[in-house]
Formats: sequence, C-alpha cells, structure tokens
Amino acid sequence: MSVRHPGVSTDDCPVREILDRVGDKWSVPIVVLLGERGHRFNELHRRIDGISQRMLTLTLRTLARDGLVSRTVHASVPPRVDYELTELGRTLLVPVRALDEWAREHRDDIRAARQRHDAG
Amino acid sequence: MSVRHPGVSTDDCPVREILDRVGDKWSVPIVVLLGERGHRFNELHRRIDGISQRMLTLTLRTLARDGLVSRTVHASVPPRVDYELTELGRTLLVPVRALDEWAREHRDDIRAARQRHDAG
DNA sequence: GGGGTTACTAACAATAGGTAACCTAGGAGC
DNA sequence: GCTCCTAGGTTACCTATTGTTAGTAACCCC
Repeated sequence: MSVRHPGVSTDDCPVREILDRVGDKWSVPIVVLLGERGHRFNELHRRIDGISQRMLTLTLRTLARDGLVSRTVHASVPPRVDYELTELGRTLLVPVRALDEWAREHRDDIRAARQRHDAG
Repeated sequence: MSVRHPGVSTDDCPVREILDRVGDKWSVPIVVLLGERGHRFNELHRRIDGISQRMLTLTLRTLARDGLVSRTVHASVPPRVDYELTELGRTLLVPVRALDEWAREHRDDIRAARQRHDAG
C-alpha cells in the first residue's frame, strides 16, 4: 500500500465497479437488445439464446435497481411488463458499443493468439 | 431459437466473448496498469490492492494466452519477469478507457438510483 | 380446466476466487 | 554446512457466487 505508487483499489477504480455490475453473463446482451427498442419479458427470453427465466428476472432486477432499465407494468390481461433503457442506460450503450466494435474487429486476433499459444 | 428474430447467442455476440475474458475481477486493473508502462510481477502485486499471487498469475496467464499481454523472462537470479501490453492489448485500452470514463461520469447516478430503489 | 404471461422459490452444479503452504535457485549471514 | 531471504510462481483445499433446472402461483381468456 505505497503512497507514492497509488495502486488500483476497488474504491478508486470506478470501471471495476461498473464491470462488477455489467460484466456478468447477461447484462450486456440485455442492454444491447433494449437499446434496439423496448421489449417484454418473454420477448427477451426468446431472443437471448440460453438465458433462463431466473437469470433474466435477476439481471433485469439489478439493472432496474441501478437505474439503467425501467420496468413498466401494464394492468392488462394477460399481464404485460415492458422493459426499456432509461436515459442513463442509453448513455451506457455508447461505451458498450465501443467494446462491441473492438470485439468484432479483434476476435480473430484473439482466436489466432490462443491457437498459437495452445499449439506452441 | 427463432430465425426471424435472430436473438443474441454467444456465438454471434463477440462482445460477450470479450467480456467472458476481460469481465473478470482482475483483468481490467492489470490492463490499465500495464497501459501505463510495463511492470514486473511483484510490482503489479503491490499496486493492485487485494489481488492474491495466485489470481495475478492466473489472470496474466490468460491475458498472455489471448495475446493481450507479453511475458518476458530474464534468466537472472532472483528471476525477473516483465509484463507488457502487446499491440493488441494497447488497442483494447481504447474501449476500456471509454468504459472507464463512463464509469467515472455516472457512478454517482448509479449510486443515487440504487439508494432510491432501496429506500422506496 | 387448459394455456399464455410474468415471476418466484428450492435444490443443485459449476465456476471464481481466496488462503496457505510449498518449490526453485543463488546469495548473505554466521 | 546450515538457514533464511528473495522473485515468481505452483499446488491443494475451501467457500462464495453464479447459473441451471424444475416446479409453483396467480391471473384471466377461451
């Protein structure tokens, strides 16, 4: 814990705080789809390959808690719940898309590096 | 698995692939410090608050496998190992910094939203 | 009463991450 | 000659978190 070399603690590293929220398995796919347009629960469930109902519930709940997603219940029958990005959620879309673009550009580089590594 | 509504599967979502690598607890702090300059093993160990030797080893190993970090062993006594970002690793710094900037700008919004949520 | 919609819970499995002890090799102290 | 120190790990073991499957509830339409 040097003072001259200030280190990276969780407290003074906001990006870690964000990745703790958004770096989980499902937040980014949800945010990306909601960035496209609002979705209903089962609509998300159908479009996100492999997600379980439980994880969709939990992840939407966390995103709503953090003010990134809004949840609107319509008192209709059958019940209907719409999820959308909030203003804050839409701003998050910008760096997420930057990461997405990087990923698309460099996924082959990473795969190649991994193969070189595993072979050599 | 609708065909008309192409969903987000892990296969066609490169950003998920990246977050599976880099969304863990320690990769980003390491990449950020190495973006500053090259570091030796124990230098990283000292500057990253709370990381264990084991996790530092494991994370550096994965980053090296994916071609993001280079590892140079000097055959001296005591041994000396330098870690640096590769060219690929330096390009990753760009979107990571975008996320970092977002995090710094909006951490208060998220904290406020969470408090509102937990209170209400 | 069967089925679609939204959601919750319990029970369980897999993974991530932490702790602590040990290894290597040479040099210093004694 | 023996012990301890250092840098950079490895190994074994344990727990906490994450995620899965499956089952249930409630609601109302047909």
